[in-house]
Amino acid sequence: MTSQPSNCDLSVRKVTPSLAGVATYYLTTPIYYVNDAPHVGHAYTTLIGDATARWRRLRGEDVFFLTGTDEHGLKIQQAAEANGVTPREWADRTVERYRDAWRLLDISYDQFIRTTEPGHYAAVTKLLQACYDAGDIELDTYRGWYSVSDEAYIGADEVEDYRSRGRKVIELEEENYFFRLSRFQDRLLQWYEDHPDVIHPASRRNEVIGLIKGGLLDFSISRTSLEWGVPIPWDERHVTYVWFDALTNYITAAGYGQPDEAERFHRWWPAVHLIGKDIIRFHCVYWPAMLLSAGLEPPRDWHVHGWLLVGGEKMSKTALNQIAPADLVADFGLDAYRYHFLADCPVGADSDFSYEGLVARYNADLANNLGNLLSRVATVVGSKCGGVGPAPSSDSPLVEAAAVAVAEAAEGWDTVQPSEALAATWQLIRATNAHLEANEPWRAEPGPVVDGVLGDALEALRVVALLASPAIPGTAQTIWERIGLPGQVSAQRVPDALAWGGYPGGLTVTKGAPLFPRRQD
RNA sequence: CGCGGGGUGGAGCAGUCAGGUAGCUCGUCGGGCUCAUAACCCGAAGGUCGUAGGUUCAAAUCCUACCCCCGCCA
Repeated sequence: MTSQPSNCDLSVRKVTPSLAGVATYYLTTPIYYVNDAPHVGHAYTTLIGDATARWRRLRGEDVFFLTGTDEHGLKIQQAAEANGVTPREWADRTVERYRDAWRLLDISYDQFIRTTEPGHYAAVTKLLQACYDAGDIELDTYRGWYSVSDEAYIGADEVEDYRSRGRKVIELEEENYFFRLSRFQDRLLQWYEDHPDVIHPASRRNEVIGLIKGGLLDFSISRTSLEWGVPIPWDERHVTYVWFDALTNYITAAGYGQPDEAERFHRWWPAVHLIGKDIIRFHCVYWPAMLLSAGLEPPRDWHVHGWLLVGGEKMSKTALNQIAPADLVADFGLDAYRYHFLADCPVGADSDFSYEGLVARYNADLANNLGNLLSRVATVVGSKCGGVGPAPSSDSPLVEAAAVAVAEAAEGWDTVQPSEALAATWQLIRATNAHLEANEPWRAEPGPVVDGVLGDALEALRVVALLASPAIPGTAQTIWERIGLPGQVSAQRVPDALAWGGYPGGLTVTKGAPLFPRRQD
């Protein structure tokens, strides 16, 4: 690398041309442990993915957005036994909670993968065999402490700490297959040196480099004590768990180890991974090492987001601070929910969630600014233009504001920064309110001047609907229809559709009910 | 101990890489408007940019030391 690309180039730079010459974009969320109930943390990650996928589709890219569930492991085996069903039946039952949650949040995934699918077994088997053939998986004996509740080996110095927290800890000696991660230090450092900007935000890259330089230990990839999982292909006494099972889902869905691998895998892989900061080690150290071992390309990008905090503490499934997405959606509406988490929780940083914050954001941005703008414009178009929306003027003072909003919002969406994209979009809404204020079309006599001002406002609303649609697709479509535009917002193609002047005029504008009724709480 | 992140008006943040009058959203106060969901617009107050030194004509920004908060350690 001789020069650093600017931020603006970031999105375009690594786009992989598909066979048809259209850019492809393969985006993943982590797969969620099916035993856990979906909470706002899961929803946050998935929402970022959904909005990003919607934006990429709007750009005309060939998008493959993947989410799913992790369905193996001891906890599920035990939960199934406790409920008198097979692990598979238990997974079939609990996976519905995720499907329901994503339906509720209007998540536009292209595939929902389950690690219990036969195709996934095929991919895991193939990946294990490839790493084994490369000499990077070897049999060894683990002697030491094991936390039963965490399903993890722990150091001798951690035993007391675990016990004090009520965890069951046992000493054991077990034969395991190990992945020789220790051999990958130099290869990983070299790869990251050759690919300096694949981890976002950049500060996380430093963390990963630090982890690698700090020394890598081999990690165990199999258990003999476990039944519910993918068998090690060359030694059926062992079942693989966690890493070679869960991480592999990303290549399974892309076609690896599948009958149509030849035509699909090179088209989609490598992926853009969306992850939380708690799993950065596994995704940015283990995973690329596993792929390199198997002769596969490491991921294209990682976008690492922070945690949602409630009262400054991490969201936990045991604590009382658990907040169900369904409750918030019922209370505020889907798009208000989506908008709040995307606009108010910048990807990369931790965010503190509060009901008060949600109400404040709802009123300020959705009710007062966006909703009210549509209302006042529709009303004045009704009284001054007979309800027919006029065309915008080409020399409107809003042209500049719109150009800035479009440029900044596009960059925000391109770089997986929804909060930036939405902040830029809302600047255009403010500018439009100010433009109306400066010209007071409600006072003037009907005529070309009034038509121009209202046409400008309608055009601004059209642009806003497009820019905000990845976050609030339902509302964007409603605005689109209220100002008389035909078809679907999602069928538009940017950047062309974002050029000023797209509102043709002569369309029927309907007032309708407030988009976001102001809240009094 | 080590590594990483952070400390900017009442709140939440940007700005720090490439030094040059401290910016945004919310809140507060004053004014305007009354088309609109008592919404909107304009203006104002409010910050010694964690502390102490240093470099420089000039430092939130660079250097040194220290304090505090958070995370990571398989």
